Amino acid sequence: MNRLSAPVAFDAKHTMLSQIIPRATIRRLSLYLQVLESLCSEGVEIISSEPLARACDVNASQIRKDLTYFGEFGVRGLGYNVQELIRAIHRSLCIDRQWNYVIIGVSNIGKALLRRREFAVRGFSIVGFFDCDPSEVGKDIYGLEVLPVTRLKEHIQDKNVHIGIISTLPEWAQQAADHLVESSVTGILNYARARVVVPKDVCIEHVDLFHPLYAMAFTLSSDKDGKTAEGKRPLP
Amino acid sequence: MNRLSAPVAFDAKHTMLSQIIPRATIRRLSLYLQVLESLCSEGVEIISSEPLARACDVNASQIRKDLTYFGEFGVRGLGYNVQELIRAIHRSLCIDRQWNYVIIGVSNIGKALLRRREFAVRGFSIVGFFDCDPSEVGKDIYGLEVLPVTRLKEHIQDKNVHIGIISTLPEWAQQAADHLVESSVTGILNYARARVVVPKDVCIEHVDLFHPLYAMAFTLSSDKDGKTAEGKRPLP
DNA sequence: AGGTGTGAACTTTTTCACAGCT
DNA sequence: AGCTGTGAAAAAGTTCACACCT
Repeated sequence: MNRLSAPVAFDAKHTMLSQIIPRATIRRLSLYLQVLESLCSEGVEIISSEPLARACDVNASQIRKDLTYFGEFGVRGLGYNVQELIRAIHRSLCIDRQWNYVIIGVSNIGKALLRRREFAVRGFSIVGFFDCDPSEVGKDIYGLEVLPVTRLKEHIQDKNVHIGIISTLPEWAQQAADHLVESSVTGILNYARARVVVPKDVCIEHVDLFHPLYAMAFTLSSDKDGKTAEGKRPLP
Repeated sequence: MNRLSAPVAFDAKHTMLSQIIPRATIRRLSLYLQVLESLCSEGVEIISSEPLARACDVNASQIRKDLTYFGEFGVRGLGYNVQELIRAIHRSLCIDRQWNYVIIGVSNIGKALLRRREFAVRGFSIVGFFDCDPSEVGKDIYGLEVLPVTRLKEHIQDKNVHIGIISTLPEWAQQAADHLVESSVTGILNYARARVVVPKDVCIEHVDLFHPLYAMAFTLSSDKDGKTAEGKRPLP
C-alpha cells in the first residue's frame, strides 16, 4: 500500500516480475542524486556507500539496499562510479527522458518555483501556461502567453503532455484538475492548498508548501528538552 | 531515530514524560489541518474519523492514533469538533504562536514561494531579507530591502528569530548556513540544491523541490502495468 | 583488504478489533 | 447506536552481519 512497482524494462539480473519498491526508497534516490551531482561537480569519480551515506545522513546499507532494487551498480571492493551511478538513478527514477508538463495557475509558485529553465535542464519541459481566472488570461509569463483553462484540451492534444501542475488559488483547484483529467493528463502535481478528487487511474500528488515550516516549528519546540532520538534531523 | 519528542507543557492525560512521536505523524498532521480548514470554511462543525480519513486518503485509526499522541480531542459516539480540532493541531505542531524568520537568497523561491502575506496568516513572519551575492544587495523585495548576509547577525539580535530559510544558489548555501548559525538561529530550512553542514544542535531540513516531479515521473512510468499497490497515490 | 549485495534480525509504523464512553 | 481511544497483531522498513567478489 506504500509501495510501487518498479518500471519494467530495465532489470539487471532481477526477474521480469517488476519488484515492489518502498516509496521511501524513491525519496532517498532524489537525495542520493543531489549529493552525487555535487560530488561529480567536485570531480569525485568513485565513492563507496560509507562516505556517501555520511553525506546523505543515512545508513550505508540503506543505500546499498535501495540501489539493488534497480540493479547492481557497484564494484565489490571498490565502490560506485559516480557518473555511472547518477545515470543509473536517472534511469531508475525514469528521469532519463523528456517529460512535458503544463501549469495551471499564475500564482507565485506557478510563475517562479516552476520556472522553465531550471526544470528543463532535468528533462522537464513546459508546454503551456493556463489559468482558470479570466483576468489572468493573456498575461505574458517568461515568454509564454497565459491561456484560458477551457482551451487546455485542444492545446495539448498531440503534444505528449503527461504532467499537469496546479498552482491556482484553492477555490480553482478542483476545476483545474477536472480540465487536466479531461485532457488525458495522467499525473497531477497539486501545489494549491486544497485537496482535489480525480479518477483513480490518474496519479495525483498533493504538495504542501507549509509542511516544512510546520515541521520545523514542531521540531524546534520539541527539542527544548533535547529528547529527539538523534540530533535534530527533521523529516526527510 | 525517526521520532521526535513531543513538546512538553501540553499533555491532556499523558504523563509529563514527553511522548515519542513518529515523524510520519507530524507530516499527516499538516494534511489533516489542510482538510479540516477547508471543512471549516464549508461550515462543517463536527466530523468523525471515518469521513476525515477518506478526505485525507489515510486509514481512520491512523488519524485517531496520530491524535492521541497529543491528547484526547474527540467525543465518543460523536466525533471531533472541527474548530477545536484545528486548534488542537495548531497547539500540537506548535504553530499557535508567532515564528519569526529570515530569508537568505533572492531567488525565485525566496521571492515568491515564501511570500510574506501567505505565511504571515499562519503565524510565520519575515524579519529580514538577505543575500550573499553583493549584486543583489539593496534590491527591494515586496517592500523589504535586501541586506548583505554579513550584516545578518547584528540585524537579528534581539529580534527573536528562530528560523532561517536558505534559497540561494547552491554555491552560496553553506556560507548562508554559517551566517545563520553564527547569528544563533536554531532552525534552518534549506531550499538550495546543496546539502549544508551545521552543528548538531541546529535543526536543519533540506527541501528538495525536484523530488515531487521525480516521484511523479517514477510513478507514471511504473504504472504501465498497473501494479502499484493501491491506485496511484504517490508518496505523502 | 576492502566494499558490495543480501538474507535474517530487528525496529518502526500501520491496521485491526474491540472495550468503553456519550 | 455510534465513534473514540488503544492494546495487540500484522506489515513495512531499516539495520546487521557476513558471504562473496575484485
